[in-house]
Amino acid sequence: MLSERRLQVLRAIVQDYVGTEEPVGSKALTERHNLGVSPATVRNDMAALEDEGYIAQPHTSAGRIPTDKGYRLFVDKLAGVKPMTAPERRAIQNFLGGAVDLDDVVARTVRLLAQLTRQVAVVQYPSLTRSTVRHVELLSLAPARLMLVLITDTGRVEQRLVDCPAPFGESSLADLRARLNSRVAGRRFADVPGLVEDLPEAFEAEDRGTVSTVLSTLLETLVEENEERLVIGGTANLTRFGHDFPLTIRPVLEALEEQVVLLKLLGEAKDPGVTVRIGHENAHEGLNSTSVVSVGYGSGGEAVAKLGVVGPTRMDYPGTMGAVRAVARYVGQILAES
Amino acid sequence: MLSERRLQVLRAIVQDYVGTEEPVGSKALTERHNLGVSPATVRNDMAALEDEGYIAQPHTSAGRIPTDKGYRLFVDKLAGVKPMTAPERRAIQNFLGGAVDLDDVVARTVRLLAQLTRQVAVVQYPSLTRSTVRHVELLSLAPARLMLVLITDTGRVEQRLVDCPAPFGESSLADLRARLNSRVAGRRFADVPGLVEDLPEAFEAEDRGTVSTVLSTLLETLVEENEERLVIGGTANLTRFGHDFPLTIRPVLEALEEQVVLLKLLGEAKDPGVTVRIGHENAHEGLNSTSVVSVGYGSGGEAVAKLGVVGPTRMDYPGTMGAVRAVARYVGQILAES
DNA sequence: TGCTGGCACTCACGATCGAAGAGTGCCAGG
DNA sequence: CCTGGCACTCTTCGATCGTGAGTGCCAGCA
Repeated sequence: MLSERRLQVLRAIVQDYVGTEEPVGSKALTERHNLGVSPATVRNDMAALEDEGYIAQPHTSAGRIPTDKGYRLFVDKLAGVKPMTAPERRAIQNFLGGAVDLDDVVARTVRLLAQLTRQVAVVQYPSLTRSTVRHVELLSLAPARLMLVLITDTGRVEQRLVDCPAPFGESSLADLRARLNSRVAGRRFADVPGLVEDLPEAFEAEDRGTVSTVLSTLLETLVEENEERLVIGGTANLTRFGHDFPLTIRPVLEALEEQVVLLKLLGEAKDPGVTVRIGHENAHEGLNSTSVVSVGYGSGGEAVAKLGVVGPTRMDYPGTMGAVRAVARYVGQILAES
Repeated sequence: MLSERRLQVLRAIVQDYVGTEEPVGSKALTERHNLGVSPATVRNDMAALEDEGYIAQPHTSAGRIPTDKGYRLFVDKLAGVKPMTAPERRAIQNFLGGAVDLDDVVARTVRLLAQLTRQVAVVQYPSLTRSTVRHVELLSLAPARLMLVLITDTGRVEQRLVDCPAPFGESSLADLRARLNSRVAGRRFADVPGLVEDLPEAFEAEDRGTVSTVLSTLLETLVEENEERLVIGGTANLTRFGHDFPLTIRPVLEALEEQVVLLKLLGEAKDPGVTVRIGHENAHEGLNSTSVVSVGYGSGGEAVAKLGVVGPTRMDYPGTMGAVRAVARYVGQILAES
């Protein structure tokens, strides 16, 4: 177990390094933080911290920089989440409040998050699987062709074409529409399959094929996983990485384009609060020198999707975590209102 | 007017520079292209080309590189559009053919374009203004609250909430729905305003307010310009820019995030064929060292949106133009089918 | 036991210098 | 009008060499 002072030294190292982006030495440390001890003492502490793997030297006789393990300790034990200031909170609310539809909410959220954290922002569209159905609409495009429109409580709209095995009359259509909505409106997606199972039985034999087709299309839509779209923004912030970044930025941009990778990344975070994955904790190789700060958000208390930021391991964790948490909270409010 | 040989020299310079990314000298030129003349002669030609502003030297006593004006001449007069090979065409068709809905078509198009050209791809969603209406649906969410759903011939769906000035009965709703569709289904967006103008008159006085509200919401939706969404991809290709790119990549990434800038960029190209804007021809400062190759696409013969790529001025113009043209063509086919 | 000042040592970094090489412009001759 | 030759210009690269930040270790002191 590390002594209290050594933890303070680690905290100071992280803070200074995040600020200056340069390895920090013992002398500079004692000057900028009043630790009450001499540089020599700090050197001893640093040696101990290095033995434990919390910090490292880029080369002999240079200052120390935190390792992933060091950041991890910092995040877990040494730093809290820095709350947003009141003006910041107001700005967030104003900015998000101006959104006109779901696409706009997501687009604004990405911009906002990127600007607040000065990093790359990632926002997942509200996931269907935990949402509820607001309305299901059926439109007749041709005698044997329907369009199925699903509207969710988060304002999302999905449409599907349905080719019917047999022509389907207007009255049957109205009937199906009414029955369908009375059963599933307001219900969670997960519950829908059980609720519509026996629906075909209520129809004439000739219409049952079509009803079944419609239902299976509906269920397909509900589970459609490729609909887990996400939006990223603020990639220009990657250029703040550092001087050495040509080698760093490439794999990050590549990883960011792989939506699958990002979805997995966000999905891994099970923590109900803000989750931080640091450097090599990220499974994807291209993100080994980045940290991901993410959190779930959703209308009401329940998380329906994730959002977060991707940045260098050398980031302002308390500030970033605060921003991410605040944005998630307000997005949730906006979604609940609409 | 430049002599034939000087044009060939310019062409050779462009080709070599695009290939090697290094300034090209007179000796290397004569070795790689059999121009039938000696380096000394080429030097004279180069001096002339430099006087005319087609090429420049980064510093005294280095090879020459093409200027924006040089690329312009190359694109206009010296290079054709390189057609895709048959296997490439098949690959494009296969890749795009697998798309399940409009979002997927656009997403695949971006990926494809980025991979083919190894540059940043930009695809604008099919624009509403030139599309036609497939169907308008009205849903009653509450006594005085409707949802308006607009379905276009390109498969796009837009929804809007409508707060009615007065409660609106189911029968009036059905009436409005029917009248609306009989008038606008299959018509071009541009024609819709004139077609629905007198619609309120067909309703009882108490419903006219609501009908007007619905209509104005519909018209708003049609002209909504912020709905000119676009998708970009392949940003990782920016890292291929060169060694000096930290300064170059930043403003480009920033410009790419400004959707307004990109939309203007694509919008400016009025040419029915492939349009190329080189370096400083782009109004936006951040894109002064890039070229934009764009083309319109759409179902049927008519262009409903643009797509293109953004890359360094030092790009393979014939190949890029070929790829952009081919992709646009096949996307158009896919859209026409669905 | 733990902190401190002192001291020798190690390297990265930046500046200076010089040789090498690529490329040019110009000129005289074919 | 083209060509070979030649002197000249500059960038690039490597080597050399201080400089200075930072370290590790040690002996002394509370």
